[in-house]
Amino acid sequence: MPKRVDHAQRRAHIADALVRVAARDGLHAVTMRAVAAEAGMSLNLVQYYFDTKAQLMHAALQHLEQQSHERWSAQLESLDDPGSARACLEALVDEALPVDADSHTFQLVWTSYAVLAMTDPELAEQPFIEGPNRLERQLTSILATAQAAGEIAAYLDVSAEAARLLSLGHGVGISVLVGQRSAAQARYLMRYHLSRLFNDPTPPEAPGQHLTAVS
Amino acid sequence: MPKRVDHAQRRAHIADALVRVAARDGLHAVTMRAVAAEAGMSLNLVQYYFDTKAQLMHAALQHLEQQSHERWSAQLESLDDPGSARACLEALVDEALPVDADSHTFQLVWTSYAVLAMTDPELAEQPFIEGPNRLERQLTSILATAQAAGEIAAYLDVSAEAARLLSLGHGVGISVLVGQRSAAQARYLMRYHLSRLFNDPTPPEAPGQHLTAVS
DNA sequence: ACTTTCATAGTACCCCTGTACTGTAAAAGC
DNA sequence: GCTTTTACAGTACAGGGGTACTATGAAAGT
Repeated sequence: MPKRVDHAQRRAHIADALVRVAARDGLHAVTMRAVAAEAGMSLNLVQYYFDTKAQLMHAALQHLEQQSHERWSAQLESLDDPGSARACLEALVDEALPVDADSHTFQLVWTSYAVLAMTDPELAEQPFIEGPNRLERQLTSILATAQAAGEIAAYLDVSAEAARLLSLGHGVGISVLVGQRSAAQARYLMRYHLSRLFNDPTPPEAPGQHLTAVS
Repeated sequence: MPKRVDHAQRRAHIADALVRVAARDGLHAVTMRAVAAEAGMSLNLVQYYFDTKAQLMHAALQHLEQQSHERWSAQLESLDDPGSARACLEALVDEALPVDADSHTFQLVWTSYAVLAMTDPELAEQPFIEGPNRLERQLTSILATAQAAGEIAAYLDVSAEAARLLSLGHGVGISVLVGQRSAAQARYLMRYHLSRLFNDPTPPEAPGQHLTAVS
């Protein structure tokens, strides 16, 4: 019953399948046939909606980026006090860390793409440079207003603090993904960082024993 | 002239070739034939020294780890004042960041392996969990003595500080590898972090303009 | 009603990859 | 001096990968 079909929706469905395969088996295991099987369609249909594998890969990356952007926006709008920098940053931490299955998947696949981009400059430009830069600027302005309000010390370099926060989040996320740290330990680390940023004398409650999963 | 040959040296030569290929074209481009060509030998020789590709990959990873360990040890011993925690940490930063071609290569390939390990638990255990944990413990003890000497504030969680330093370094390194930040900007960020850790009121000299490469 | 277009299926092709098999000259062992 | 081992080369094979080609019902247009 071949009715008229929404191409955008079909493409999103396929991109989702790709992300699931990549999260489960790794980005190197993403093949046209594997994506087709995961999406529950024939190999040819995947090629019908994406002429080439490179296009599919690129589309899935954009799909990922957009989803992440939407999650981040939603998280921001769900804040009780949108003006509180502290609450905003804690929301960022909760969203950026691979604490639930969704963000775990996102972080893993995103990082896989990032590694791919390291040796494929054409892939890198838009998502991995402009995207983070935009986030960093956004964060910098949040920190600047917090600094103006006296929430964080005046001698801090807000631009550096924004970069530090994002890079630290990325690094901690990776340590979780490889299994070095648990999500709870990562959360503690990031909250500890925030407590240092806001010059909070009492650190957050500690997680189970140590900061590394295995002794 | 088939004389008796040092197998360990041959294996190291091949592993080096693998690392070069991975650094140039990505770990996904590492194939038996590509490694053989890069090493200047026939395909069969590579298989002669490594029965299977999995063994080769594993050996190259161990090779990388050992090299990194040696570089780190050498850097530590070349310090003027081995007791100075600040100098030690700055040495760590200089070695961990992809500032020169060697550490750029190392960081890139290492991260590629790390991503591989995220979906291949068998690969992860030894190098990506035990290795970082060891480094983290080492750092923790350095920080603890610095704390006892009053160089860093008493209320800091040295274990968390060690983890923060390493994860931040990793995250910043990745931002350099994808081309978001320059090596100089990364250096500034890490020195800024150290100045915060040691409660240094004057931040290090700023790099060119902003912290991100492109506006 | 007839044609065109759309969404889908099946299949085939060619290249690349890991691996195995066979061969060979030079050193080493006895 | 003969045999065995060692370090290498060449080639072949089977599987999987992306991609292209052809076919086919069902809807839509006119």
